[in-house]
Amino acid sequence: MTIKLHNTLTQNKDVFTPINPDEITMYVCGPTVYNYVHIGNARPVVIFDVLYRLLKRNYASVKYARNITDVDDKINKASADNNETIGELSSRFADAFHEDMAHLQTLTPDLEPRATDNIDAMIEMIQTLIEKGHAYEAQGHVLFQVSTDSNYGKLSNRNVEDMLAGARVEVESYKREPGDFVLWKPSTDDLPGWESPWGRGRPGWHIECSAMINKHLGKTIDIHCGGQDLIFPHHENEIAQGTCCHDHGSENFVNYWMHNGYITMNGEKMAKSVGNFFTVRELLEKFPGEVLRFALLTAHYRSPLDWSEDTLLQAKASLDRLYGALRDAQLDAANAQHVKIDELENFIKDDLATPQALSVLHSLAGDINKTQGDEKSNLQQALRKAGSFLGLLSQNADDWFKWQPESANNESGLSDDSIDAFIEERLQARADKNFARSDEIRDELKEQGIILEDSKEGTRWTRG
RNA sequence: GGCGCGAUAGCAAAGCGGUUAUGCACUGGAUUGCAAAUCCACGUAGGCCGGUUCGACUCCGGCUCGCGCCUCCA
Repeated sequence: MTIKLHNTLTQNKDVFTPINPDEITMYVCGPTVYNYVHIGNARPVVIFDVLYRLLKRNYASVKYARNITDVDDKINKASADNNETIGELSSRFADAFHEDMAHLQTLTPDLEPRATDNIDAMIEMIQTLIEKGHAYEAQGHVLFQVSTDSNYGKLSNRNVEDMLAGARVEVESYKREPGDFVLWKPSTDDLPGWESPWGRGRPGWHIECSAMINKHLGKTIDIHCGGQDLIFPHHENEIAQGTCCHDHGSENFVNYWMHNGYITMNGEKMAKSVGNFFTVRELLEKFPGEVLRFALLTAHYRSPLDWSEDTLLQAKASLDRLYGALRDAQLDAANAQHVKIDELENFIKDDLATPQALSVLHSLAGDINKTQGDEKSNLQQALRKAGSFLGLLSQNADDWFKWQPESANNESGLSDDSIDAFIEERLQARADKNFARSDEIRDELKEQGIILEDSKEGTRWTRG
């Protein structure tokens, strides 16, 4: 079965045909590192991690780049507010981003270009755009002249006149036309800046992605991903820059554009500017990263996903069931084979149909709970492997059930050892048929959030 | 003003023109010292009004409501 992807460019679910099947190129817009990312920022990272895993399984090589924007006016402001240098601040939050994403079980991209390491490529691109008559200098700024690009608006399906009609666009006096956007802007001495043909300055937001794509991945790439809010103007402008710079003609800058929907809170878009957000970091205080990841996969990536406590509790309950089926299962399942693994793979190939893929995991769990012996073990391997396609179910079931937040440490709650001691005592009480004492211990542990389960193999416990 | 998205059972969330999505919750049963976990059983839901069709949640038209982009934004 072929891979199908919804392409914003065609507004259709298209069969994926790579430029070169031996090396797929994919680019995801990464974070601007000026504070902690929220769960909405994490959605594309997780979703397109599933895509990356899919491509890696189906093609010899995948080159996946995710940029880090480390030059930006928000960074400048945050560093001033925190009394911290720009470099310190951006590397601090880049590190935090990596930590958070690791908790979400995302694979590391093959390339993670930083804007500040690619200024030369941007300057070069801007120069070419000026030479070709697509950009002009005005009052220390360099602007892209939108009217020179006859394809402008192709991705977002809009034209400049209609956009300006009801929009709130501030028109700077130095713009030739209201839709023109900044490629380069002047920096004062207190701001980060680089020498350029137009004086000391810094790049506009859109140019970094175009320049880094060209430099690291090529003239035309297979897939470019990001949130829906990037379609316009960011990605539209990337296309304008990329195609006008290299005379693409009828050739695309990017063949497949994929955009994820928003995380909402009570139906409204989660956004830093609105303030209605949860950082990944604070959510990790209450739930394992895998629960966050699972929750992000419960809805189709192009649909909105409303975020609430209940979203997380349901994701937790689902994972409890899946890990329950993996008790005593071995970790390595690379060689597992099962029709349901293929079934799940086909769902992912169908424009990342993760809700359906998750239903396959549940189906396997049900099968496991109904069997014993070798067949059970085979099915467990199948579940393990199927889960890995989604970046799930990679840990020991016991570890899963014993999870507690990092901040819990020894101050609060019971240690694993003391829980085991209580279980020993209760075991003796049960052997003595002292069920009153046995139940008392179970109730006491329950008050501390520890749930006991008696089975033929002995007593197990989980942190509820 | 332009462009786009959504409305499914108690909750979350999919596919599909006619056959069980799935998970959680609920109820009954099996199992258990009692529980928990697990297994079995159990839900004709698809915003409103028309149309196409032998048949529509699924296609077409209209309406209502909600959301988003056009400004930094995943």
